[in-house]
Amino acid sequence: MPRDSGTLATTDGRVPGRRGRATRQRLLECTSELLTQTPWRSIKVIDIARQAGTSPATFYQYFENVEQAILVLAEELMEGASLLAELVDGDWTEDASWETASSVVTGFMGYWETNRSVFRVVELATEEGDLRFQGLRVRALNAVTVTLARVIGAGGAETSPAGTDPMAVAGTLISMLAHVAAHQYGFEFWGIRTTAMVDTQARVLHWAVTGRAAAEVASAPAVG
Amino acid sequence: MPRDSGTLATTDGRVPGRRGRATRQRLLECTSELLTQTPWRSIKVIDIARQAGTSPATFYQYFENVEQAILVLAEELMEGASLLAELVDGDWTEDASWETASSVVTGFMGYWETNRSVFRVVELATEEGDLRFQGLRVRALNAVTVTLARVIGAGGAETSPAGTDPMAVAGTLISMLAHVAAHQYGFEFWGIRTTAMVDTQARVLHWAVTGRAAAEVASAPAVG
Amino acid sequence: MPRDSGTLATTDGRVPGRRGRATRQRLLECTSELLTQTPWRSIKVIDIARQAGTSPATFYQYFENVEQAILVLAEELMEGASLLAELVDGDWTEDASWETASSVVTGFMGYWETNRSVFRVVELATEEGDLRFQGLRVRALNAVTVTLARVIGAGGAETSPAGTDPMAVAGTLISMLAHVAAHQYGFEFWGIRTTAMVDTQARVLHWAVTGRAAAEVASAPAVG
Amino acid sequence: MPRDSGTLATTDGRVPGRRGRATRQRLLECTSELLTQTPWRSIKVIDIARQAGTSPATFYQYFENVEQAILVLAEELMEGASLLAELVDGDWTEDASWETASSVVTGFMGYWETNRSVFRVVELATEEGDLRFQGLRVRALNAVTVTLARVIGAGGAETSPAGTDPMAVAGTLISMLAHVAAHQYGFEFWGIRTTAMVDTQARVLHWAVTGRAAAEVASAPAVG
DNA sequence: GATGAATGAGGTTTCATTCAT
DNA sequence: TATGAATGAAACCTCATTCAT
Repeated sequence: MPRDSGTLATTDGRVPGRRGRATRQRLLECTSELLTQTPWRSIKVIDIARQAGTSPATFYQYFENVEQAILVLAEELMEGASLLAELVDGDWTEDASWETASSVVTGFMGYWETNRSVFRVVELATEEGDLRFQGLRVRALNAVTVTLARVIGAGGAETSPAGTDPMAVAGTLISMLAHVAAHQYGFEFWGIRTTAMVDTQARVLHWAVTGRAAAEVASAPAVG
Repeated sequence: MPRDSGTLATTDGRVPGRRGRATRQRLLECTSELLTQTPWRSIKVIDIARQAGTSPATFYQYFENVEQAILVLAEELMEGASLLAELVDGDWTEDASWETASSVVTGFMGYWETNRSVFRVVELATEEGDLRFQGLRVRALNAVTVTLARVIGAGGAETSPAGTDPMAVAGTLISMLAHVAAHQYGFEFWGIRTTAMVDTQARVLHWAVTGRAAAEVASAPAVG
Repeated sequence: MPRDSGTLATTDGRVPGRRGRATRQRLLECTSELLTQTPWRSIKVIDIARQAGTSPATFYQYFENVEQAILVLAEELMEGASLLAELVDGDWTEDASWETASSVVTGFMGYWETNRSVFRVVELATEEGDLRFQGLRVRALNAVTVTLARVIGAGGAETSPAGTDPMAVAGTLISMLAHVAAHQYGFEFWGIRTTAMVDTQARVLHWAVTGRAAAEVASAPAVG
Repeated sequence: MPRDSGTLATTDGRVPGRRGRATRQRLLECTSELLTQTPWRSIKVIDIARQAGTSPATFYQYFENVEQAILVLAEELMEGASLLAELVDGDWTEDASWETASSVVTGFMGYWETNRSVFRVVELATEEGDLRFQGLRVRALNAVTVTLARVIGAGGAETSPAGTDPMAVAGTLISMLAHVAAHQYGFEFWGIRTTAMVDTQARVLHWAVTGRAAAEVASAPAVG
């Protein structure tokens, strides 16, 4: 039972016309913008309305509350996560494996970078136990994780040197990717170069998937 | 391990006596408890006071606001993080390396498990850009990360197979450990057994530090 | 004489319509009324709202706080003070001088009488160092004082028998007028008849401006 | 039934010893000091206590509330006002009259200058209708006013050129003196020199009492 | 469709005031 | 005497939310 993300409808059930849709869109954009500036929980209906140059009453014509508006944003965003699964589902044969590992890492970081603010909300809400957001997160990461587990299970090495249970290995790797991506700026602030982080993650991923250290692969840079 | 970090003082500058300290303590405990049940941002002074069987006025005698009370909790907690650094600074020679890797992972997960609620707040506040919490987090994780980087740099392998920059490798590994620890229940919910997660992380860590796959080490369990 | 000085606007920047203006007006009137009954500092938003049959929330839609509402009242009032300047700028030739002096005094007392409560606030706030109110007071009294100084300087006598500096003389006289007007009831309470106070002030004023004792003027009542 | 201003006693009826009296005194001084900095109505028990380095509880051992403490200060101050009456009761014969008028004016301004802050409270409270303070004010100004009326009635001129009723004339003059003294700084701010204000007031006073313009008196400075 | 207006509800704070030590 | 502590009470202020236009 999907929350009407696709089927637009005003709160009182009517189907909005062109002007209405534009207003709704404007409200969503302002919500997204506020999200980049303020902690989620402190975004008020009034703020969104003001930013959009409307009144709170108008907001309530399209959304039940702030949370629901954010949920719409998150939903749109999560659809984009399938892209990550595709990257993982790439070519892991010897010639291409390093390339693939690298592009997975880069893909993760880029994806997070683009959708940082909304993603942050999803993370937080999930950790706080909000079920609707949790659902979103699982749905999004599920595709990548499962794909990665399959790749590991059926992939190059008989078994991953990182462990027996492909799902556990996949979960661990995705955790690494997600956490680093989320804290990207933290590391820069710490003096570590982003490229070094990318390199390291790619090596770990590559090793865990193929069982070969990157150094043994022609296409990869030598260590040191 | 007494709760008072440094010199206690009431909001209006007095030095609290025994009774006052007890009240303060009670308030802290109730705050901590509420933290496990409710999203941080929605904890109200009134809630804490009610839970502690006092009035808001009393709360304000000891803390400026909810945030500050939580900060006190977080501070205490962060001091305990030095324990993790000690674990990392263990014996990585061939005979003991697997054991060490395992205990680091277990340590991380246990530490998080014990202080889940407060730690969650620190994470969230940090991501939302709260500088005071960010400071705490950096301080706490700094010790482990630096130690791990040193171990990697001077450790078994000439260079880690996971990369050139020891800090980047350490940062990546700590990210993995922190994220998995934080999402522990998420994985269980996903049907992955905790032991499998521990095993996988230990393997990755062990390989990155020593350059040896765990399988090659006598003390480690065989893969599969 | 409409109450809206300048362009009205609600606290959140909207331009109020008819209904809104009416509400605002009602709030102002109630504020004014309370002012006659209670010391300024103890007027609470809740009081005004209650009196106006609204909720505090509504009050805050039109004013930032009680002080600001009073400031609006004061501003309107101060504009009326220009009337006093006109009285002072009357005919001081021998035939009319006594009449003019009398009407200035009467004007002062009447003006104060009409706006006693608001004016009291202005006085108090000014003495307490509130700059906004001080500004109002200076602006209001400035017109009369300057006008009086000009009349004295260019007037009947070469120099006022009350002193060399016309501004100082004017300031002194205005002080007298303002203070007596403000303490009107105090004198009655003391057993002095108001007419006697008016008479005395007119005589002093007349003498200081024209240099002639009122007794020497045909139009004035004889002393005793 | 005088409020125990002379007879010291703690709130609970006991007679304070040396230490107690010192504390009480300290509290009074701090109250006085705060009076010069803050609007009366916003002085809190807590402020006084803090300033005096004590706790609110201690304050309540000596005073029932802030108002009462201020009342004590005012009472002490009012006693000093009898000095003004003495000045008025000086020598008004031709040789000394100018001197006397001048010293009355100077005396007024000096007295106000010294006790500005407390006096301000008395004024305000009186205007706000506070009966206890009103009583103080009347008591204080009564002596000067009555004395001045007597001097006018029995003095040099048969009748004052300023009017028939000596009390009305006296009231008017005292009003002038009080208001100018209270607003002293206002005039300076306005660019008028204090000496000019003194001069003008002395001339008016002199004329009203003696019926002679100051210029006709040998001891006075010529106009211009 | 949009939005002026109004407001119930609720948390935040601040004090005055009181005890018991 | 002095003062740590506690707290009732009251005002403040801010929103979410709802209507009627």
